[in-house]
Amino acid sequence: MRYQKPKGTLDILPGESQKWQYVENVAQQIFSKYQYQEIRTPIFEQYEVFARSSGDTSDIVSKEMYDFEDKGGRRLALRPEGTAGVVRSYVENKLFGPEHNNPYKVWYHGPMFRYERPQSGRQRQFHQIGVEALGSDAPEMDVETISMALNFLNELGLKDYKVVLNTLGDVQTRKNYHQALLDYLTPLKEQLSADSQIRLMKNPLRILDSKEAQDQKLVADAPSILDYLTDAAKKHFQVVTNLLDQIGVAYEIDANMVRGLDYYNHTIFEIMVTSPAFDNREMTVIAGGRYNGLVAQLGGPDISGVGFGLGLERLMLLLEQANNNLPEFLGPDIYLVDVNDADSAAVSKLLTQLRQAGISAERDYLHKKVKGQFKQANRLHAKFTLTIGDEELATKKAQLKRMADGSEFTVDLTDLSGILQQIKKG
RNA sequence: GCGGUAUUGGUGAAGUUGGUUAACACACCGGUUUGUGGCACCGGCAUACAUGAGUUCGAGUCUCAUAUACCGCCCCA
Repeated sequence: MRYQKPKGTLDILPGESQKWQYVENVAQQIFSKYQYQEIRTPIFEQYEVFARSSGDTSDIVSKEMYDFEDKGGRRLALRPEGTAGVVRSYVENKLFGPEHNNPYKVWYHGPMFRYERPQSGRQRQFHQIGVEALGSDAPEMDVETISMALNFLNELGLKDYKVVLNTLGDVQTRKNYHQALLDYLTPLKEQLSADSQIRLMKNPLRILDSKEAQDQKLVADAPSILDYLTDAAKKHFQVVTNLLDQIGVAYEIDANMVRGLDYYNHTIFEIMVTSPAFDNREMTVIAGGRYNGLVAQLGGPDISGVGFGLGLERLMLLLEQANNNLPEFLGPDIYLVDVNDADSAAVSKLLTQLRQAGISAERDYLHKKVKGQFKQANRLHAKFTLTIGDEELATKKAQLKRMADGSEFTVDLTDLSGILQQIKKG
C-alpha cells in the first residue's frame, strides 16, 4: 500500500514553511498596528453555522461543504470560510457586551475546506488570513479595512494591484434591485446561458458576474444597482469613496461585482492582481466587505461587521513570482566535529552549553568520519566548525575553523565566552 | 459535478514497430586522503516503470478500471 495525501491537500515542507511563517508574521505586525488581535476558533462548527450564514443556495453550502456526522450524531462541517465561526464566537462569548472594546477587531489564519476540483492555487484544504471588525457600521471602518489590506500587501512588497469596489446597499436596496433585475432579465430568459437560467431562479445577482459572452451582452444593458440605492445606502457608499479619495487610494467601481455568500451588503471590495504567476490573468487575492445583519442572523444583537479574507496559496504564488527577499532558514553558527565516539559525550555537553548561550549549534548523529562531518557542516552552511578529539580534550585547546575562508583559530575549551565571542565576530 | 492531458529511482529524464542487464545527467553514499569541507578521479545507487486487472509466448511500451497531478468549465481565495 502506497499512501498519498488526499486530493487537493498540500504538504508544506521546510523551506516552504518559512514563507508561510513570514507572511503570518507580517500579518500579525501590520494588523496589530490597527489594533486587531488574533482569534482562534474551531476548524469545525455546527453545520448550521455555515448553512445559515452563507445561504442554503450558495455553492459553498450546496455542493462544496465538508459536512459529516460525528459519533454522537451531531451534524458538523469543516469551515469553508472564516467569518461565520468568528461571528458565532462573538455572539456566543457576548463580545458585544459593555466590558469589551467595540468595534471588536480580530484576525485569524488557518485552514479552510471546500470540496472542489483542485487547480493551481486552489486546494480542498486551503489557507486564509482574514480580519473582522464587529460593532461599527461607520463607513470609516470600511475604509480602514481596505487600507489595512493594502498596507499588508505593500509590506510584502506587492505593488501591482488594483482595488475594485461596489456596494450591494441595504436590505431595501437589495429588494428593489432584485426585482428590477428580474423584470429586466425574465423576458430575456431564453437568451441567457443555461447556467444563468438557473441562476435567475436561485440568485439573479450572480448573472451579473457570468463569463458567458451571451450573458455579458445582456448584462451590459441591465439596470445598475447604483441606481437603486436607498438614500442611506448611497450616503454610506459616498463616504467610503470620498475617504478613499482623501487618503489617496485608487479604486475602480464595478457595479456588476457580486458575492457568492449571501451575508454581504453595503461595501464590497476585491483586490486584484495581474501577475505571471497566474498567466497574466486578473486574479483576486483579497476579497472583503460589509456584513451587517450576520451577527443577528447567528443569534446576536443587530450589530454590523466588516472584514476581508485572503487566500494564502495564491499569495504564495505571487510572492514567489515577485521574488522578494523571502527569509531563508539559516544554518548553524557552529558545527561540532567529534573525532571518535569516545569524545561524543564531551561534544554533546559543549553543544548544550553553546545552545543555552543562545547560538544555533549542530553535531553529527550518523557516526560519520571527520571528513564526512566537514562535508555535512559545509552542506548545512555552518559558519564555524570546532574539532574535538582526545588531544583537544587533554590539552583543552581546539581549532575553531571559519568555513567561509578556512581560517582557523585556537580556542580554549574551558573558556566558553571566548568561543562565543569568536563566533559572534563571524 | 463535467471535459482534456499526464503519471518511469531522491531529482531532471531517455526508452525505437511490445522482445536480452531501464540510457544519460544531477543529487546522495563510499573510496583515493587510518583527524578536516567546497575541486578531481574511481566505485555504489530503480527485482522497478502510479495502483489493479486484462490481451500476448513475451508489456514501461496495447486495453480497461481506479488513484493522483495539471489545465478548462462551474465556483471561488
